[in-house]
Amino acid sequence: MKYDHIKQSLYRKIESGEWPEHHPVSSENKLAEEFSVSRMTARRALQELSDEGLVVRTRGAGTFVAPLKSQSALLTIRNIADEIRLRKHRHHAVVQLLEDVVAEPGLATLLQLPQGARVWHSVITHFENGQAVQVEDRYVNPVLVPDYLKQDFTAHTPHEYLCEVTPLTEASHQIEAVLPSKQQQIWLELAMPEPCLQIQRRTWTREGMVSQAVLTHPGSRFRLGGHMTFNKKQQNKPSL
Amino acid sequence: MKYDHIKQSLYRKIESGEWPEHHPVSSENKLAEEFSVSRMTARRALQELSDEGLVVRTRGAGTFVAPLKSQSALLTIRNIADEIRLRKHRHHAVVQLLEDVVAEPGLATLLQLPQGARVWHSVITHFENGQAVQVEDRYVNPVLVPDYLKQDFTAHTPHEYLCEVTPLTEASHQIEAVLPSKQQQIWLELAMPEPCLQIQRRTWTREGMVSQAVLTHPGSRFRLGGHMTFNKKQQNKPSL
DNA sequence: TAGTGGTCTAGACCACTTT
DNA sequence: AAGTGGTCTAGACCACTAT
Repeated sequence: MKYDHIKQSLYRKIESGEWPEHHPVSSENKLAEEFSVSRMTARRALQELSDEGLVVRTRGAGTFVAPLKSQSALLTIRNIADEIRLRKHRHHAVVQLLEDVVAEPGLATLLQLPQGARVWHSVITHFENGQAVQVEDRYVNPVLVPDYLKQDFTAHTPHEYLCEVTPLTEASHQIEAVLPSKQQQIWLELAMPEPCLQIQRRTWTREGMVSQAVLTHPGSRFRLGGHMTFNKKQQNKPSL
Repeated sequence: MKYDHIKQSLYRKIESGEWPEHHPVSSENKLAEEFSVSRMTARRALQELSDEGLVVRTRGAGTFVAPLKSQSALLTIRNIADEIRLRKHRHHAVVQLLEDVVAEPGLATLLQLPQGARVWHSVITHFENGQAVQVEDRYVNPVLVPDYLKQDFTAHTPHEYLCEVTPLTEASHQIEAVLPSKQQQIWLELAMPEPCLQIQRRTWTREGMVSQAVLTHPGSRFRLGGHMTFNKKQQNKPSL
């Protein structure tokens, strides 16, 4: 795939910081010549980078590396450890539970397992600079992820592991504000109950549902942020 | 734009339900002939519909209307009134405040107004089947939206009005769990304090920041949900 | 085997921005 | 005036799916 080769080449320039924000990107004609392809092929590479928000194109002016703020979408699947490291803070995890349990009827149905089947269950507290910011209570499909219990989740998070072994194709989220249960309060090392942001996340692969996680964050220590830009496509899209 | 004409034609078939899920869509060659365009142009229409998640394409097999579940993205800008109506519930709004106030220093800076400038301020409670589910506390840029105070926000929400008069290009969100202030508690008709999901949303147009809204929802009456699918592009995208 | 989508070419005309 | 991106054409070859 020639257009992908061009894309990868441009990715590297942008990702490495060699081309900072607003740096001009070679024009369609230049790229076509450099890579010995037709202009339509070079154009496709630039167009896809534009769709992904990495570059901004202006008719008559040229193509430029996009300002960072327009790059990220809201609530892409997040990994708490990455986020903490991104803030240059220390992350560590404590595994509270790692076991197999009988699945509740609703969960068994979701995972397409027979009633009474056993599923993997983990509870992990995540710390940012020594302070508990999330307790992750997760159930995992043993058919799709047989080796889940053998992992060392102080070294890498369940999310990282699941992304490696299964290509996620879908996810759903539910966010609500709750008071923590007594058990959650202990896991979060909260002296007093306080409002918590609770995210339930389910992920799917092509073969079925992989995992359900309930992530509980103390309201005083955690905030979920996001930024989005609207591109032409989203604007034309009917609401349905 | 010929490709857009084809897209609009296909939108109508899908949106109206004339073509249900999995219904076959005309092939590139058929569309090219029907609309008297080259295959590349017909292809572009189908490709964009595919990028938007409205159709699914399989090499060798054809193009088909996508199953509904793969259509919606997470946390697109939401309108509380639409959501309530979508659930077939009754919505009504009570305007608690509609005034101009001196902007706080931070807000004035964000809106690129001089310190001490006045901004529009509205507080509106939204009800679902007679129960308060959101209090919307909003500040609006008077330069970009001069007629804000003249609107009747029991008839249409500020969000609807702002979308009409300004083409939004960007938005940021912050979500947290909090206890409501006494004033919020009154506006939400809460007998007792309870955890609330609070969303701060800022929106921009090309000329600058339009509005800041703080949306507070009682945890017991509101849950934020979302669904997302991962397409090829997102998977190839480097994390940055 | 016929039809489909995926990729690619080598041109073309246009509207727009920059110089 | 020169260069840019936006659109479009009329071909082509390939890998894949359905029959």
